[in-house]
Amino acid sequence: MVRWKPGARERLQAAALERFAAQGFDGTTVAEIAATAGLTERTFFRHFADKREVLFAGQDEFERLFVAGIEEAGGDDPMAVVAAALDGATAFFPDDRRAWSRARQEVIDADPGLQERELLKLSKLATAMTQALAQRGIDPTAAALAAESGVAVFRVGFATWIAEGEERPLAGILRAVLGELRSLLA
Amino acid sequence: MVRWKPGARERLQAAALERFAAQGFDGTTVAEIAATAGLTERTFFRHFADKREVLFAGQDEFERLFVAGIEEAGGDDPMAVVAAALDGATAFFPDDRRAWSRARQEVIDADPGLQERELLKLSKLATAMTQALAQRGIDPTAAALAAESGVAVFRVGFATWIAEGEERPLAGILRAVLGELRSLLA
DNA sequence: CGCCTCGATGTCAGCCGCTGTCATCAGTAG
DNA sequence: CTACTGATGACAGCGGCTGACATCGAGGCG
Repeated sequence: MVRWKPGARERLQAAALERFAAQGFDGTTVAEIAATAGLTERTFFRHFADKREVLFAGQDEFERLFVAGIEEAGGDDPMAVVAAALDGATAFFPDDRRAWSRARQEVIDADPGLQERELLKLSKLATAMTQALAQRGIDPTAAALAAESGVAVFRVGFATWIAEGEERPLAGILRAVLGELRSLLA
Repeated sequence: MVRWKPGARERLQAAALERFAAQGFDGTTVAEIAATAGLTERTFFRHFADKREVLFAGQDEFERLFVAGIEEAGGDDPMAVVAAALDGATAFFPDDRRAWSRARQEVIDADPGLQERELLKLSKLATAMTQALAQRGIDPTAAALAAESGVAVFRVGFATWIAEGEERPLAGILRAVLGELRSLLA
């Protein structure tokens, strides 16, 4: 006989997304999420640093994917390296996660607090990419600009990917957006 | 005889920055800020939506300056319009505000919550710029990319402006950074 | 002058996010 | 059998934030 059902963390995440979608982020208390998952509020905070974080766990792995993409890419041109990293990171978003991503994004778009957290995560991503680029001997300012541009491309492309009616895979969209950015500044 | 001393809002802002610098953001309670300003906690929340916002009041005016710059600029090239807006917005940061900006930024850089708020403000700025560009008939995606790029240039340039030892005015720095971005993607 | 409305502030009660601390108890190692 | 581990529960408490109502100087108006 096990004392606790396994997968507490995953149950909390699922319960949270379901409640947020149904009642909104503000309209949901942590105690409620925990109860839905069969746990207590205190346990929620042992798994997630704060109420928002329950929607952002896993982002670290996504960041590592990006950095790995930069480290493995060849060549010296900053934007070419970033393009390769963008391409590699799309593995994190296969087409069958599109619906889930869309639902999650709807919750985030409905709450400024969640938007703040998302922006912080993207900012950290840009910082990590900047560092990875600098590690390759790229000039710091160029590295920062390339990283920020890469994140901007990802944001615009990701928004397109989860837009209603869109069916192209993320990788193709990102390549197209990057092309647009290039021609814009040519 | 006046019932209350005028300038409650400004007193709260000054008290907050001073306390944050001295004891950190987390180590300062709202009641403490209010008491320092000779007011009560409840009054603080009548002037600022939340504890963080006390450091970001005035950003709306900054945003209006940017949008006005876009509306007044001539020409059709998105990045040229953005460049003009960047130039106009530097009026918000004359050289004699550099020390104050530096102090404020130090407080922000020391607290993730404040960084989130700053990112949200910059994101709103990008959205406003995108709209203003679209209003001029610029393609939506191009407008979004130009706006995001403009904000990225501002961030990098602003960080340079308040860096120790830096003495060039913001306008010149921004022009240089924009030039770097252009050559990066050429 | 007296009255009245207005608006900034004070007071108080209360919810909720979040944390520290200690207890509980199945599983595991020895 | 015993000791230890580690996830969870229980509880108290602080601080951010809000709603509701009271207070009272300032300024308008008769």
